[in-house]
Amino acid sequence: MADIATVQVPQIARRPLHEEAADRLRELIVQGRLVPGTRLNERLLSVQFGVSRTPLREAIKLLAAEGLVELLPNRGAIVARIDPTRVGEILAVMGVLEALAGELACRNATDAHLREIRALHYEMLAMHARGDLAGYFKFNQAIHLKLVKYSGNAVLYQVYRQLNASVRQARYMANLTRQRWDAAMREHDEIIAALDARDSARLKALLSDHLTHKLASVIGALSSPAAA
Amino acid sequence: MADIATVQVPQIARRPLHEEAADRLRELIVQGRLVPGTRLNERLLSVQFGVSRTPLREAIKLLAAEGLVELLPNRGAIVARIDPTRVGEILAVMGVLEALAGELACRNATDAHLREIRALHYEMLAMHARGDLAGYFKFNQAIHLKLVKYSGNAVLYQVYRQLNASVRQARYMANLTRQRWDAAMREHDEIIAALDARDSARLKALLSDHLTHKLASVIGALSSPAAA
DNA sequence: ATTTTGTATTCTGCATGCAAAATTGGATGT
DNA sequence: ACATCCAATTTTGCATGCAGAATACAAAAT
Repeated sequence: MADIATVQVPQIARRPLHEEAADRLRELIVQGRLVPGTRLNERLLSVQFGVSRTPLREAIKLLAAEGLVELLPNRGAIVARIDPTRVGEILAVMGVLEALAGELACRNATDAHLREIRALHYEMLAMHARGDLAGYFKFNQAIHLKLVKYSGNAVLYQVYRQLNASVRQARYMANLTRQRWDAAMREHDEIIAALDARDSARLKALLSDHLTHKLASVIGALSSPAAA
Repeated sequence: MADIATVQVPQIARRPLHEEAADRLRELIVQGRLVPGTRLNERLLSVQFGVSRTPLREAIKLLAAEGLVELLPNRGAIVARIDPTRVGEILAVMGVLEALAGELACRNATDAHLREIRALHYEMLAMHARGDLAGYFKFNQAIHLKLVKYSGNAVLYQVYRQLNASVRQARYMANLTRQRWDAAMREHDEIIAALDARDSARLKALLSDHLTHKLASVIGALSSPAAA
């Protein structure tokens, strides 16, 4: 008979309610189901989530620290409004983070990781060919996130994800023109090539440019009021 | 008589308790008065701060999001322990953030801002001449923070400050040798010169190197057990 | 002597209650 | 018609209460 200490059993999951609430609320915001500016009514949300106000309030404070909601003293919280200036600032920061990620990924990512990214790349190209914008965004996001993840720097990944969440809705407004979309695809081709070659200097430059272009595209979309 | 609407008066401070508590607790941690690993007893802290447990708990959740404390399910929170690997990751990220900050500061900082940084630089040199390590750290921190602030990118500043807080205790262990200290001063001279010349490419490179050296120094201090 | 088991105590996590601030809706006055 | 004011209602912010989990500690067993 096996010693009890050597038997491998999965831990019993015990998630705090405030964590669960934070995740649910974050999803609602990031997915855009809660429009920026919306007041977060504590009582309403607490009954919808089936928890009391206390853990919900803790979750709101957490999302405030992440920048997804804005706290108004004595007036609760609202879903953070996307300020074009701020979006630009975030993308600028994400740009250098991705450049660093690319550099590190060239050094640290395994061949399996690179294959996975390449697979996602082809999936994305398929979406582009079909003109499936939603599908394209999904794989595009996945590629960038995986790249940062495979940099091997956990802090980098965490900061990047957080910033990304803050601008995710705004990103959907970018790449509006077919022209820009096609150009982005060509950029991605080059990015994948540099990554496969583990050419960190080139990858770094490409990622910087890629984000700069995206920034310009998003800013353009946000400043023009035709973003409906 | 002036119109009441045009009279500028300072707002009566009405800060939420959870915010005040978070700031106080953050200070205690960043200043190192709460040693990493210390359990944060809710009842104890709440009576010390003179608030109830509710706002205190909210503050703890906030600091957890910032990475200053670690949440242990059903066992409360402890002051985050400094993991050398993590410190290295944070410094790597701070490196590219500072490089970006330098680039932006060359473009966006006013002459007054540059003069202020130069003044701090000389204050720091004075501390170095006196061998006043604590004073040196203070001004060194101030210089780097101001540089990032004057980049004009608020997001960059916020992220940088947060990361900086997480490693502030660890930083005190760096620059241990006189040799490294002297070298850092020479690097700072060059940084100031590049900034005054608004030579963004050069500043970017200098800041990158500076942080890389600091990283090596901190890692060395942390990995050797003589860090007492 | 060391490990195990049972029990008392402490502490966290969450729900709820209450006072103060903010919002709402309508009445009043211009 | 529009703005202003005021009471009624809602909502937030905070304190407190309570159940259950974790910890500490002592007694029992190996």
